[in-house]
Amino acid sequence: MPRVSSFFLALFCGEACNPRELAELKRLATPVRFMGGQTIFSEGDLARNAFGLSYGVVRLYRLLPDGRRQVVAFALPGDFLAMPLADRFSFAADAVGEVGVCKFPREQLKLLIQNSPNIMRLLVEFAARELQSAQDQLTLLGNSSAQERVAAFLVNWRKRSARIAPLSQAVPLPMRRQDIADFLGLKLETISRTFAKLEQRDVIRIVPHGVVLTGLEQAELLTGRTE
Amino acid sequence: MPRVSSFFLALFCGEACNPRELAELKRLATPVRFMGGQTIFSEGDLARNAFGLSYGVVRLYRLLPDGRRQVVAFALPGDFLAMPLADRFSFAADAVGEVGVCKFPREQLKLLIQNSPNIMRLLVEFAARELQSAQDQLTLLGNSSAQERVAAFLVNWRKRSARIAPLSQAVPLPMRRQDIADFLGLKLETISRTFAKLEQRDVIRIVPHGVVLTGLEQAELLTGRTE
DNA sequence: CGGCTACTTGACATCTATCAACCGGGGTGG
DNA sequence: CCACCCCGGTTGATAGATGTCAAGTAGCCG
Repeated sequence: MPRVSSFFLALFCGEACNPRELAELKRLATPVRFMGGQTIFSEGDLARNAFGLSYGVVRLYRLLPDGRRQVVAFALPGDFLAMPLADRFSFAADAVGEVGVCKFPREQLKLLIQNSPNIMRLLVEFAARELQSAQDQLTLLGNSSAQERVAAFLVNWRKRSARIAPLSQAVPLPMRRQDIADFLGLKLETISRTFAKLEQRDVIRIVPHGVVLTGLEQAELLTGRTE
Repeated sequence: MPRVSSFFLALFCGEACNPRELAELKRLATPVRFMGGQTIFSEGDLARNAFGLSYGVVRLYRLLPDGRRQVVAFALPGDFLAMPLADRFSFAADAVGEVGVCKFPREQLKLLIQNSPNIMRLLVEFAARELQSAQDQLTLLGNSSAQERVAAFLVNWRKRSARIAPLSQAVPLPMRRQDIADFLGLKLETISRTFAKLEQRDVIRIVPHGVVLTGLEQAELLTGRTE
């Protein structure tokens, strides 16, 4: 199991960086572990460090003044937890289960990035991917019923979850119902009820810490609406 | 009125580019005009060109198979209409009223960008801004009532609209109710009703093609919830 | 074994969507 | 120049989905 903390770099850079750049990056990286529930940074914090995820899942979220919460994304290994060029964090991050991150002194990382077209380019591509997935999520929140949201979340999560566990029949759901609710703009009771409905329709089977997407699954899930 | 089509470059680059880079960019740019309602590109199209907005407002949106629509953003002068490094458009764009854009042959622009750290950096910053505003929007759609959404939209639009018209008491709303509805994840009847309610509460005054944010405005608007 | 926390289920309230009618201004054509 | 029509917008009545409040269950850790 490749749980070395600097695994982030391998995932983020792929083949795109030359050994020289990789060595530089590695020099700046400090591996750090967090236990489930621990906060990695908070919204509004000065970003003295940048963080890249090596293993585990991190929820990125915003808190509204009255306590409402929006989970803007679940980060997976290979993701930066925030754009490394920004001076402050515009959302908070905390560990869902145990995680390993690479910590970079941001000023130094910034210099390195600005002198490495390769890395800069990876960063643009990362930003573009994140933007696109934020827009996917917008489209979901703006137009869909609870069933469609949950179904889309499960299908999408199944695809992505290959990055945290060898793909098996069961899709692992390490996060809480409340996290899913805050991600999908629903209440946790609604998540619970929607899971139940999907199970009754034999679309999923609920198992401890996950779900199994049964035969009908994809087609059935994607159409979404009840009738 | 600086309605020259290459105005985009001045806005996008600010002081960040040297004359050499600016000249290169200008060489690639072709000014094009579109009339209200015209389509600039469609979702899924191969991105043979990149587009930067010089004047006017453009709505960026996705269509779902069943005809539902999500407006992901309203672009203003100085914005790229899509990330110029992506091969395909992940959303469609059309003009809200008359607009002027800079058209760039994408392959050539790509080369130029990859050889200009300055421009690359502007691009990262642009992507980061877009990402942040997408996340703001997510937070809005995930947690807010109709009144909060409309209020947040008006306040935000007022700030941004300085870029399309000298700021006056009235906030111009060049887009249709339907566009606002599809942006906020509501139905157009709800937009209409919510406007009416805000007007009754003396928070806004509805005028042709816009609204006036009256005295109480900001504080009142931002708190949102009815009671 | 006991107590905590996550989760599930139920009854009811509320908000927004839906369906439908109506209003009004601008442009066109008679 | 006026009348009509069309489209965008407003308003009303009703229904349906999700939120809210509350009780109850299950699994886990001490």
